Amino acid sequence: MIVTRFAPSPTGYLHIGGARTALFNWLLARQSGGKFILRIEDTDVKRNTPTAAQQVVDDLKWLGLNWDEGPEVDGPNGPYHQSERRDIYDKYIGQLLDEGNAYHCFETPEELALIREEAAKQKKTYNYTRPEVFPTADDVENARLQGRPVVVRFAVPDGDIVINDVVRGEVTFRAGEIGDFIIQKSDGFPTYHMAVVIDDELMGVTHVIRGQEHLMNTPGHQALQDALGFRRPVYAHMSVTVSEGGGKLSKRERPKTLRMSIKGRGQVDTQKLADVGGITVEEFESFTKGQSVPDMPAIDAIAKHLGVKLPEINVVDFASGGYLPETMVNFMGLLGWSTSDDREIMALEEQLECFDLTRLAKSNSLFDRKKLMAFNTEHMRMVGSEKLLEHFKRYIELKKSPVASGDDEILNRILLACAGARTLAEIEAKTRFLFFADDAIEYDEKAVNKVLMKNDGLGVLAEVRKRLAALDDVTAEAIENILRTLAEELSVGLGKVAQPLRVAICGNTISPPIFDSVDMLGMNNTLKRIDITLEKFSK
RNA sequence: GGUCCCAUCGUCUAGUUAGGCCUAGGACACCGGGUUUUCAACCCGGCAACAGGGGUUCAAAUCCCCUUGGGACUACCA
Repeated sequence: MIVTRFAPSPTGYLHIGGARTALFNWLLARQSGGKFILRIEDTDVKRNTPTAAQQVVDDLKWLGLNWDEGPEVDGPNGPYHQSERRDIYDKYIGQLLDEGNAYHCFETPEELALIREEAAKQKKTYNYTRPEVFPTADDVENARLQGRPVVVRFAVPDGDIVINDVVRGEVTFRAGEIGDFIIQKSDGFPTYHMAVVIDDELMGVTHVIRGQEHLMNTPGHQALQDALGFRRPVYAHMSVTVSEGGGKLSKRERPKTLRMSIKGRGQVDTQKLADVGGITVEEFESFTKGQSVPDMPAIDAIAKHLGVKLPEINVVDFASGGYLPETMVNFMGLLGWSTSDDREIMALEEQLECFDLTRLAKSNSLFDRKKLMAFNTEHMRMVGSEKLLEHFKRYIELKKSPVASGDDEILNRILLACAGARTLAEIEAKTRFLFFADDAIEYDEKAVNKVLMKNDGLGVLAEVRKRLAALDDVTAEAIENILRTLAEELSVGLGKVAQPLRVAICGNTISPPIFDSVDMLGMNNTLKRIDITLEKFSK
């Protein structure tokens, strides 16, 4: 049976790169009736935030990637948080130590940095120099008493290491290229390398699909597996997703974008911006100098205040941008992977059918947001009215939109009237006027000038009002009839009568088809808004 | 700097493992036109690539080498 896993470190929201890794592992397990495990790699006490694991869980759920074992599910191989598996790691580290395959070291980070610098100067690969004789238990005790850090290193065996990768084929690492790496930190926690090898073995993981950034770690992992007598899972190192600016698509891009934007402005009100972000002025200044990065909510708040559009990187960014999970899963699945028959727009079931591990691409790919938009347009059409309503409700809830006060009936009418929209955000933006008070409409200056103040827009609007008021059977058809007739009588295009009306009811020139808009708003509110508009601009 | 990986339209990619079926296919973007009550959507048409240089071969996008370019890693992060 195929067993795969997704093993994020809970340092924040799930980002696109991680989500893609999760997707491929999920796909491989699901298509063969195998098992998909979610494991939280929280061995770095400093970096983990308490809420991050929950965010990752929520994001995976939103994408529809469910797991058979892991948080909230449980199973025979738990616990699924590495921080709760300390005794397991200790046992294996002890074993390596006993067998002479690992040894203690006491250098401080500063001393290590010095050695590293020296190696760089000599243009050589930096490796920790293994001592002739490993420290004894007494040495360890002494070091502790002196207050020196105590870590454990794995004694990497001599000789070339050849790894076999599904994507890259055979990759050879020359003897001596892999140095003795740390497997237990001075705080007693295992490093990633140790924990991942042990857990993959214990949880019966058969296939590991991960990012190319792990390729260089693999020989070390393999040596560890050999020393421990573990099985070797099948490895597939996927190409990296890069962003427009070049380099790996990273969550650091959001703070970076904001920082550049602030710098580009010259003078800014630091006090005000710090307040907006809920951080201190010192923290804010440290951020703009590039010395530190505040929490994500602070970044988001400041960006929103300044009107800076941050690049979408995290799964939640896309949810918040009005993209469908179906789109994300489809699109991410096509980053570094393709079908043999040019199929692109696919439902998840279809992806499941044709997924083939051997078709993973070797070269990096760029995340193209324009293409994502096109995919979303297609999926909005494809998902069906029931699913779309569900997604839309979740979206307006998430955005705390006034549209959220609408009931299913009106929401369904909205969705129908907005057929062809590219994102849920577009639908929300052009229907929120339906939920404003009649006198709370904000008029877009450009729209007013263009359609109301020119070509007797107000006069036409007054005439429209008269005719609408006389209507007793209010339907979209009847409204259409009136407007078309009027346009004909005036020998102008429909736009000349529709646009003033549109601006009157929603304040700008963007809305669902005008007949539907009036119908959904209701005749009373429509007439009221026309009156308010006429009053406001007829001077 | 060191180690490793990669290289087809602007972008995602098919074709490379088994060289001829490739005057290189699809999708997005872009450009032109159509439809139209706004924004979208939709329809039709068009532009556009084998990074460069050497080999091997009757034949190379496909195999080999070099150059160039891009990327990953280089932590007591994962």
